[in-house]
Amino acid sequence: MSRLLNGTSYVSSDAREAIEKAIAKVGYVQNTAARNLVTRRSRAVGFVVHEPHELFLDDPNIGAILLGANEVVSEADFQLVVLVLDSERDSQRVADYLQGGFVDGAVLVSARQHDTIAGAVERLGLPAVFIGHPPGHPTIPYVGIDNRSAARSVTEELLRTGRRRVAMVASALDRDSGSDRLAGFRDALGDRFDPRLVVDHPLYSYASGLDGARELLRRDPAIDGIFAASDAVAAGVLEALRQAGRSVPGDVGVVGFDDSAWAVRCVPALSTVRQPARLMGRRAAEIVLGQIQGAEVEPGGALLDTEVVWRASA
Amino acid sequence: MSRLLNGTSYVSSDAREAIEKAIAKVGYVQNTAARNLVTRRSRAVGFVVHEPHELFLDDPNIGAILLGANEVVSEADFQLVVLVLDSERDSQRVADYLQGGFVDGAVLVSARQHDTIAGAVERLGLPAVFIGHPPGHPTIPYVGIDNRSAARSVTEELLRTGRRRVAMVASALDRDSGSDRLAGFRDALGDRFDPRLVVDHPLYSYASGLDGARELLRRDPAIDGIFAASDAVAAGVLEALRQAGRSVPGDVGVVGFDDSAWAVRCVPALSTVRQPARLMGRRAAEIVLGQIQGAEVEPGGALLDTEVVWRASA
DNA sequence: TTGTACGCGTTATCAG
DNA sequence: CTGATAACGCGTACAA
Repeated sequence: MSRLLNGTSYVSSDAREAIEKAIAKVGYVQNTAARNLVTRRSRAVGFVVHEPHELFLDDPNIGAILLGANEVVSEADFQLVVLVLDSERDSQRVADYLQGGFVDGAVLVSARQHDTIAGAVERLGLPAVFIGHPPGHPTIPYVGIDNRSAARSVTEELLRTGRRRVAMVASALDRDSGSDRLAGFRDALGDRFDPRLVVDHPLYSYASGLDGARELLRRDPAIDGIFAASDAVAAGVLEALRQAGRSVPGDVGVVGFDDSAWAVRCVPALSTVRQPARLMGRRAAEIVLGQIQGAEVEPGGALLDTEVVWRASA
Repeated sequence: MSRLLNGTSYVSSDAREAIEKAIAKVGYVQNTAARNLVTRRSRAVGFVVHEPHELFLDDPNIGAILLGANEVVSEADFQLVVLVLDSERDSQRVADYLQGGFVDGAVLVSARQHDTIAGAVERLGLPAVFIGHPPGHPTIPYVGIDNRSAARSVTEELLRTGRRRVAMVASALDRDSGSDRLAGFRDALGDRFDPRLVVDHPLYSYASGLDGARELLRRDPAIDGIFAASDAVAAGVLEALRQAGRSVPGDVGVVGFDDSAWAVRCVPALSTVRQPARLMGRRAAEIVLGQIQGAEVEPGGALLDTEVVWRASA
């Protein structure tokens, strides 16, 4: 029967018929656990997402990355299984899950430094790839974007429109994306960089933008440009400016980052940086599948191109 | 060793020490597939999401439901695994996955009629619960909200503010949520219901709202109230009204549905219906876990309470 | 083309 | 308290 189901050998047509009849009668289904046990593979790939509290709700990129990864994994006839980490307890359980042979590889999204999961994956030698680039795990490849140069580009664009006092609401400085965006902002400003015109909040969120912009206006009411570390943050900035009676882009130019669903729905529509999120998901999946099929792990990263999208907010 | 790891029996302390040393040395990890094979349980629960194209990106409810379910499942020390359906091909593979013993139960989100997954689950007798209420699967319990009476309430509220010509942009009429919201709208209007003042689009999306409101204005420029089938739709409606030069809530009152992240960020902020999404996720998980632990399946549904949230758009 | 052992890593049972 | 051993359901290699 194994031979019939897997097409691994020739089977006579009356034997086939008999088997198929029996299957239909009993409602037989293959037991995958048993199969995995003997084949030592699961034909599944994990997609591990950290800290969804705000992330899942606010960050549309993660959905697009997920969809991209799912496409590729699905085309290879593997099953993508998403694992969400919402507590320290989850961490341990997910690590066990990954180690237990449920998956042949994993895509790790928004991991942080000193990561339980990344550590376990590395120790086990499980095929894996990061989205983004948490430090401290040199053996695991990653796919991401060049946050620093993208941030620099969009800030330069803002300066080019004639803004003189440009500030930034930074976020998530404990992640590479956050600190790189700040670095790019600094690059663009060069000598004109003024640390007093930077505030930072831990989360890429609307609330961060709202608070951040208020604080910036308090520090320097003459600000005429703001770079927000993400579109969600930028949306908060816009609201703070509106409440403060500043017009956008008249009084203040605002740029965001991500080109998320928000960007076009803000009033005015946001100038921002487009991330190829879906493509990142695809690429990450390809890398993991490659490793599973025995390809050499090329350490280091694949950096995808971004694009500045200029709309009405600056 | 099994006894040590699972604490199933007493083990002498020197035996324990020897084992622990060996484990550390070899880097031993339990193989879950083998364990599942003999115990016939996986300590995992599936969370199946259909049609994420727009849904995952636009609908924040699904994220909140997911988080709620994850909390409960995690507290029971089970692993929640999310499976995304993006194509017909995915359907078959996910059905196989569910049948293959990878999970002990499943939460089915936004399933539709004649559903491959629901059919497979039902045939297999796998513990399961729907979020929402797709017709045709009487044996599977569900948790949801009373879309019809909630839609009625919010429409009535709109009428109470003095609106005379009230229209609706309906969505997803092939799902119970969509058709029930339309029914509730109709209930509220009673004799005044005019089918010409209803347009429908397949997806709960911004674009649906944009197109829908334009069409409505074409049909009757004197419209002074619009009920949008979701907040995303309402956001599109708002934009269409802005482009048409109508003020909100001055010329037209607008109400949405979901109380999603959008609602407070629209200008003006949206009056809408609050769904207890996180609680729905929790309740669904509780029901599935109950079944897994041998509780009787109570067919039928658990309907959670909604609340009309009145803001600035009407 | 088909039948038949064997082994995958674990748990559970039963004597010691 | 401990050691041995039979399943669990499947793929596979080898013999018929």
